[in-house]
Amino acid sequence: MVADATRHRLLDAARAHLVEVGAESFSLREVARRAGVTAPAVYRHFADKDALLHALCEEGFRLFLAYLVRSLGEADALARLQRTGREYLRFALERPQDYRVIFLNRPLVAPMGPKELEPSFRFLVDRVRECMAAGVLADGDAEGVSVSIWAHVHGLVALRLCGHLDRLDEAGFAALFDQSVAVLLRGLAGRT
Amino acid sequence: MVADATRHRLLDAARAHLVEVGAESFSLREVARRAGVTAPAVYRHFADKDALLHALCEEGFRLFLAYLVRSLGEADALARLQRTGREYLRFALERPQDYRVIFLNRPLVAPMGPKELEPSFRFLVDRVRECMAAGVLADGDAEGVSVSIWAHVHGLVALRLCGHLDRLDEAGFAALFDQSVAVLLRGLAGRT
DNA sequence: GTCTATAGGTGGATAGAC
DNA sequence: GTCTATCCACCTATAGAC
Repeated sequence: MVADATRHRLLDAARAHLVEVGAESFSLREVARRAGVTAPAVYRHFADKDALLHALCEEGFRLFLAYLVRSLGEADALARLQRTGREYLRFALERPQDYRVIFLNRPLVAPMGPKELEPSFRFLVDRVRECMAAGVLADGDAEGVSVSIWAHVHGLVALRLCGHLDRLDEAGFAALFDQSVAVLLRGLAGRT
Repeated sequence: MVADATRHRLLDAARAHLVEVGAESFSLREVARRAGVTAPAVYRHFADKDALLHALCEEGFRLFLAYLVRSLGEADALARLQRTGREYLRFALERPQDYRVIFLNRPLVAPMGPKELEPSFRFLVDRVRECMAAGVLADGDAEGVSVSIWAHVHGLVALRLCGHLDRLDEAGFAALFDQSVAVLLRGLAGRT
């Protein structure tokens, strides 16, 4: 584990390379070049190209959930939900490479995506349930509401990462994000 | 123009191929195969691979705007805004290939994206301004509000097209979409 | 565990005949 | 305007030496 420095370098190189060129031109050789080894050496660490991408995705999913979980430090249900949104944004801005890998690259690796995101989605649903129980969100379909929230934050981040909101600087985008989420939560607080 | 049947077949083949395999494996040769011609023939219609993708994007942008514009048939400002959302959904469900091409494939062609979407975004901003003037949306930053709405519908559609909402059938997703947009609009109706 | 060498394949693009 | 033939670059993956 600790001695596996090359494996780590390969994963770092792969992440950077994937984000730069996109899945369309992702190449094992280029990853090897960046990591300072030759192409065949990669096969000592990963079975094949898919296995490397798979490992890259797994790392991203784990890290994403780690961000969300920080929200549990907050005192009440609403604060935890709001903090979950902010941690989502933080992940997207601090690790845009990982965000792209797990959210923006289409089915990058065949059986990857929905299943691996389940724990994170469950986390959000739990926060929503808490808020409903506490009366700060209107009672209703917690999963449906969670999808609305997820779609909203994902949409904002996706537009940002695709360059559609370049007019804003980072602070401006963060402000828009907060404002936008607040508006949605206001809509969700009212009785249906 | 009318005699350009092969060009049309190439574009159709390219769209289908792009959506199936993604930008990562998009190949001129495969497009030619599907269109029933050989690879060099493509160069009689498009300068190179990028020119073909560029033309494909342009078609998508035009069609997208055509969907939105239908909303102008509605009688009042709020109905036009709501209809705009529904036309957005319609475009995404009826032409998922085109939606992917213009919204989900990262900077597919270098100078494509933000600029070409301006007319559609302007259309939305105009609908929002109308609603503010009519008093059905709270006064405020029309562009910021438009970004919120755009992000919301884009997020929902993106999650759907990436397979994260496969539990729902098409009608279920459409219902969720309407409900979710209604909630957001409710939030936007309240005073800030 | 990394290297060199190589097999086997795909793709973009051009030349020149028809 | 389409074809065949071809060039060249790049890729994935394996074999075998060190």
